[in-house]
Amino acid sequence: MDVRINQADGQPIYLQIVNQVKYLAASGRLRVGDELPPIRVLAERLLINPNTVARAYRELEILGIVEKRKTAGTYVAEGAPTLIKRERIKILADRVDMLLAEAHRLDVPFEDLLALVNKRRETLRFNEDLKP
Amino acid sequence: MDVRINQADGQPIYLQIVNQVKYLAASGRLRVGDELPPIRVLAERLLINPNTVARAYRELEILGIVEKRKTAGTYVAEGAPTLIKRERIKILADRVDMLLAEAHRLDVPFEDLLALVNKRRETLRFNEDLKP
DNA sequence: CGGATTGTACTAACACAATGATACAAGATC
DNA sequence: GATCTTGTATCATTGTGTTAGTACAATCCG
Repeated sequence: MDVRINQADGQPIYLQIVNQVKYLAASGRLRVGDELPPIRVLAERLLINPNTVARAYRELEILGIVEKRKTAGTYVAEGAPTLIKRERIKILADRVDMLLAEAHRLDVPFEDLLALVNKRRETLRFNEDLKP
Repeated sequence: MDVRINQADGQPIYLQIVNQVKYLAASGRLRVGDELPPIRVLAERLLINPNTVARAYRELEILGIVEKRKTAGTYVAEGAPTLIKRERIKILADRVDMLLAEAHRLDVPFEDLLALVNKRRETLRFNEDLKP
């Protein structure tokens, strides 16, 4: 499960985990029944405290996204809310707005931003292709 | 001066101010000698505590971006660091990467993301044209 | 059965963001 | 000169994220 934490961006770590798992499940990239890494394992991988992961998983359970089978692990729940494309697009729209505002502040023309998006996409897709 | 605060995004408010002013100055959108709003005024406008703005201005002074004329206000400093376009692009690249990662998690195809970027740009540019 | 693994619970501690409320000093303005 | 406005300096307080350490209960697995 591809979860990435950014220690420096201000957003609480547990919320970063919650949102990323939420979106993975909402889009179908994580399917119902898929198992999440054990708390201790994910904590070790992200170099954070197990309590922080536990908190994220707790929130995810409250949200109905995840289901805990006592001692067998944590799984994507049956009734995990899925988002139709329109809703997912809406979430992205907010991010895009922030990006556009940032570009404007940095006085980077829209055309340059577009070029950048295409370029970074090429790079990232390349990295992805290397994975199994 | 167009500074916008997002109370909910986790990033400390004072840092949001610092970064936005930093980028505005680095790109030339804020010019040397331009006056920043008084602490109390900006605080009122953003609906935050004056202490928070004061902290942001203090950090900005330490960074050499801003200069305080005792009782006359706060101004963009002479030696305010400017960033060449290459550096500004680099900053944007990080944002773009995060956006691409989010789109991937949400399973939104790249083409749709591109379309979204264009659409939001149209909307935002429209709003801008309405300003004096 | 017995040990490993899972999530849970709890407490203490620390750091930091942000608020609220003053009070102060010094230059600007009338 | 009197007043306003500027940034400065405190201090106490609240809320919250994160770490650390420990113990526990339940279930899975060999």
